[in-house]
Amino acid sequence: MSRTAIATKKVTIRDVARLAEVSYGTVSRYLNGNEHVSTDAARRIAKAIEESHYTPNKAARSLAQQRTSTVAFIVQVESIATLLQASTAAAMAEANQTLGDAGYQMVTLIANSEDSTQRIAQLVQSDFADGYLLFSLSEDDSLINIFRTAHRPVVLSEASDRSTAVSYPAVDFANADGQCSITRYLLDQGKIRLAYVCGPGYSPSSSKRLHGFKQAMGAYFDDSHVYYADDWEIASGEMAAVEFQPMLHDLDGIVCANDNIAIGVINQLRRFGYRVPEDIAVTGFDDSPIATMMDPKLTTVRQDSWLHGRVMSQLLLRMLHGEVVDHQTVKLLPTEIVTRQSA
Amino acid sequence: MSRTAIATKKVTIRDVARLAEVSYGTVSRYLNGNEHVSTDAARRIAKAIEESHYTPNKAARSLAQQRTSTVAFIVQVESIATLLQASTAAAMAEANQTLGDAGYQMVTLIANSEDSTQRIAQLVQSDFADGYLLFSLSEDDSLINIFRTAHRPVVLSEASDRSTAVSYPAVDFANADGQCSITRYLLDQGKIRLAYVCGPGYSPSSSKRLHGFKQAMGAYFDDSHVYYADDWEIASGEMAAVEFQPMLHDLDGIVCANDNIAIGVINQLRRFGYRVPEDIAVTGFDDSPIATMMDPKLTTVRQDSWLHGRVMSQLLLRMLHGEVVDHQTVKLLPTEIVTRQSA
DNA sequence: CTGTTAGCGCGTTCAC
DNA sequence: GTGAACGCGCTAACAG
Repeated sequence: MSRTAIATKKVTIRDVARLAEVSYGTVSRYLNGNEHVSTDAARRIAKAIEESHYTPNKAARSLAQQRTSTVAFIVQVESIATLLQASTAAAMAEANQTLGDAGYQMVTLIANSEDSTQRIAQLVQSDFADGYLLFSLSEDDSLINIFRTAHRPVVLSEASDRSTAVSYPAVDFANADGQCSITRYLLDQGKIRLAYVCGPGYSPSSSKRLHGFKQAMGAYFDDSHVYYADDWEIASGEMAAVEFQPMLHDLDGIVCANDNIAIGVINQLRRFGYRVPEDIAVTGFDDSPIATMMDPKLTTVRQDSWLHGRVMSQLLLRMLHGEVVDHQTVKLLPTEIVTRQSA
Repeated sequence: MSRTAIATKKVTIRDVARLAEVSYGTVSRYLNGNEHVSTDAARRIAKAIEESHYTPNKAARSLAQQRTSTVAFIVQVESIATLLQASTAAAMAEANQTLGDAGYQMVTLIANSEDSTQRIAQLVQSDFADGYLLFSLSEDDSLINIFRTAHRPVVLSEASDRSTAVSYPAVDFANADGQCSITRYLLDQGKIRLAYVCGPGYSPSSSKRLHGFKQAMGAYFDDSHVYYADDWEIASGEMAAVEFQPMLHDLDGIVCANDNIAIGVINQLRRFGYRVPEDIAVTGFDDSPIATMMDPKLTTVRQDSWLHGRVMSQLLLRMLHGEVVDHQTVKLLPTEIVTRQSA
């Protein structure tokens, strides 16, 4: 009972004022770094805060200054399992970190159903966050429109190719460049008879990567050598290899839209009796953790997902600080080819 | 300009009241499901809300009713990379989902430094969330104490072995049971000369798993056959195998504290020329995604991380609904041994 | 059943 | 430099 007054009730700004013998208006000024506070008062207030263990109430502060110090990270995925992918998790973690260091809390919202999308739209309308990070793996427009009425900054995780009514600044990887580079890497080795396994059609990244491949192939490009997968998973890679079977003996390599697909392709190729990379070279995209766990280790295009999350939030932070950023702004993050064993 | 009144200014509850021709107190009652609203008024209010696109302001509501409809998921990790682990990511995703369905937003807080821990403590004091999920992979007490003054429900992700001053309900896996079972599985095959690779000492799960191993081994347990790793990573498994090298030819199997370590052990064993499982059987723990990607596929103890996140949040939700839960409550989630190729 | 009113805790003019 | 008062948008308790 001799402990420092077991504060059973909430201590408010008034309590602090009383303790410091000033009006609570002064305390408020002190808290918000206003110039007009005598050093003497400041000292007393600091002491009072210390003693009373005062912490400003977040809701009240939000209400008064119309800011929440919260940023929403909205992930749009078909399956919630996507959140386990290293690229998503890394971007989320780093965004969280960056925003946290800047004094913002990050709330993660998952849009994977009608219901959840509806809930999120409601939330956005209720002004519960100061800004939004839209991490979308599909190009579904339903979500992008909920920000129209909330006049708050938004940053997208992918550059949209088609021009929608509304647009926001985006941070994306140089997908085309990456795929182009790794294709050239194969070509330079004389492996010119190449096939391509494309990612799902709904994904912008998917088409950009295909575009990079086309670019590198130039006149050699042959659409009959492209398999269009329905998703980014291993199984799709296996199906692709099956599809390619008739022409396999005429192929020098297979360029894949991502690592998972590449793994599937390699697995199936092996079952068909082909050696990788001796008979057929295979490349991936992402440089996900499994790329180095495979045998052979994957030659792939590396993209830094941590960087993705960081740059997205840095851009958002600048907007939150009042900087005006053109809606059309697109920051392209570099990719890098990592040569290992599979090609 | 003929559009439905381009609402440039925030529409408040008063606007709705005016439109519906009732006092805003009535609108508030309507919004909060209060009985005492005539069906006629209700209809008019509903219409007004519809037309005005009204959405209650979250901060104001939080301030008035002293609830935020927010839950904080606090992850305590040494390295932020831990967030990439499937078990962590899955628990987070499922908790998010479960809480979201119940109308709560989940904000993720990462405690990985002095600074961040300090920030989080501040936040908790500022009453910014209604409840807390503490997902801790270490048994650092610094965080557990920040909830003392915030009189809000807390659920832990691990049962603490040592009795701390404060304690909260916890949801954990039957770690000991799992490791005990899989060890018995080996013993039953006549593989009785077993070594153990233990996880890092700071982790309760780590010691619980070791305990399960001891339990199964009974009198056969020999501490010189235990390697104590510093972390949960692949490299530690490799080091363990190196350490065990002199006794390898006398071993039937190696039980590992988790999948990563098991993979490291297998890799190193191969380099030494041992076949798995023919010469030496190896088991993991977690059943992480890589367990099936390895060759040989890992025989391991499966734990459902999604379930972990779900049960934790369900428990928290019940507490948020007013149910009183004993601080000492520990819900143990079942584990299951999955036999594949490595043992 | 409904209108009125007093807070919730804090920011922000204003005079002084 | 400082205090008083009002407002943020909404809830809840109280009359009526």
